[in-house]
Amino acid sequence: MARPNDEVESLLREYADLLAITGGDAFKARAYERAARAIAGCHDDVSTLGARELKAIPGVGKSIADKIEEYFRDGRVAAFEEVRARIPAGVRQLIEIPTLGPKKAALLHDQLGISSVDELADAIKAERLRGLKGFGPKTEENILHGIDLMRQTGGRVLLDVAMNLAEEIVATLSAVTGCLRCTYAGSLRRYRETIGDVDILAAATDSAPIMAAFRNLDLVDEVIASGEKKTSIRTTKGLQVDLRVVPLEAWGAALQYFTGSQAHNVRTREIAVHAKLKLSEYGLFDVETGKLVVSETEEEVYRRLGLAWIPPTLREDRGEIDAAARDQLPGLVTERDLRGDLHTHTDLTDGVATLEDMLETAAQRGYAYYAVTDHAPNLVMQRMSDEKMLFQRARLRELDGKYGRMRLLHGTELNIDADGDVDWPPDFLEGFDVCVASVHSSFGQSRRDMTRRLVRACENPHVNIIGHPTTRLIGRRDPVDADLAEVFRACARTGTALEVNSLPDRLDLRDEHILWAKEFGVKFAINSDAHSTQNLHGISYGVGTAQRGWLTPDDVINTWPLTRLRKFLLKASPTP
DNA sequence: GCCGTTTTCGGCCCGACTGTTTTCAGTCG
Repeated sequence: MARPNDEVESLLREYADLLAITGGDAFKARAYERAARAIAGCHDDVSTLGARELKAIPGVGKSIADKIEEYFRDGRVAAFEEVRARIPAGVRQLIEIPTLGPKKAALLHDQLGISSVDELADAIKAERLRGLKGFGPKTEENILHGIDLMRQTGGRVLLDVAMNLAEEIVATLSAVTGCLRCTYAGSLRRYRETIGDVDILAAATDSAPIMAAFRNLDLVDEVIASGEKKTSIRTTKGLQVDLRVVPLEAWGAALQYFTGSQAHNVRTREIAVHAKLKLSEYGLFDVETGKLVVSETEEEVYRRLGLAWIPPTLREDRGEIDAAARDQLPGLVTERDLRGDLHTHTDLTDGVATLEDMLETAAQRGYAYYAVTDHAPNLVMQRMSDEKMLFQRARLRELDGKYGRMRLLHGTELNIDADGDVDWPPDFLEGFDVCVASVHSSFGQSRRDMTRRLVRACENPHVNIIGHPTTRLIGRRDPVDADLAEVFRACARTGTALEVNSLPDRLDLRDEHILWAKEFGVKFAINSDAHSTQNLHGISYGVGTAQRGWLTPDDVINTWPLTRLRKFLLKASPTP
């Protein structure tokens, strides 16, 4: 919904990248990045702000405020256009490749005229990089691996990008006269971690006005196909969106059909066939008579197939159909079940919002408790100190009780070092209500070392939650190599929870690993890892991921009442 | 380009890691 802010954010980021590539003042590039982050995390719509309000945003001064105003006035910023004209867009894409930064990208462009990822891949294969200063065989290998990682996600986008787009489209189409219902379906409704294209479903007697509104959306770059029942467009950012309009009577069947997954649909249609029925997007039909049996709601469709209604996040053919047939589907954890958030940051470290702003937003979410867990000193760039941490704790204790019923917990996000040790000695750790511990360095350790490292962290009596356990970044960094079964066993044994991190580029643990860990009796914490107030709402992505891992409220420690949670945090005895 | 309980100038997140180098540049968190 904060689209103008997102536009400005991406514009400022682009300019920062281009400055870095042109090799100008590194601090200037960093200033633009900082401003971009602050604007993304700003809750006001920047397109409505005047110069004075813009400059009140930390990191935004006169120059950037002017450029933002210029952008909303003219639709462009002259200074940005000038740099864009010099650096092809493809060169900027090069720095998206992990291990390839602005300096190397500039060199590749200047020396070899390379201006796209494809050209770079070709150049490496043609051995054109040989002899280029600073490029050896290992660098070539790293770049190729990086390109490979990028291509694995292909044209897919992260969950939040697709969700924001879909919600905007659904809101617009829902307002069209004659639109009886509208929602998103497909992999987005299933909360898959990346989305290839967005599926929107609407119900109406006359589809024409909805189709027209869809084709005329500002974000449409190209109409790929347009008919009475279906229209496909490509957005200006290259994402394909399909809209299907169905009669209201077919809503349930269509929603079931377009939510998928393919494997799930194949199974459900097989069940239909065995019952002499036919399931399509228009309904469930009797094969012999051709008559419609049911179609109005998903519940009816599933029921008629002898199945309980299956939550979309389970529809991956991972046993949900058998469970539904036996009426043994898990009571999945929902966002409403969450009583608190146990991993959040403030501007004391790398968050962009103040402690008070974060608490205010958290309280509005109706939480019963909330932990502030800023970074610990070993992540040197965060410049944490004992004094700062203790000062924050004192402030937090002061504020406790001032946000309705929400109780405040003081925590930290520790760094698990290469040996499995963490930042502070036991007597200092003792003072925290909750400690998250995460890997932030030495990602490339051997399987044996990494396993030992994580297990040692679990064995630390003060470590309550392993943060983003595999440390992957979707499309950017592989998960660490560890014997996860060994880690899960250690978690269960020591009463250490595994995090389901909700940041859309992490979603870590991921669905399959959650399912697996659950078998060991591990408990989980669904956390936002929020660095801004908006991020706090992004916990929905973690909930979706947890659902895909079949988690129930009992599996998730931050659905528990505070007294039960506190007992768990003491690590006095193994998992209750 | 931003910012100021030392400041309107001179700092700015700083250290580890990697690969390419024989002393360092680039990238990352």
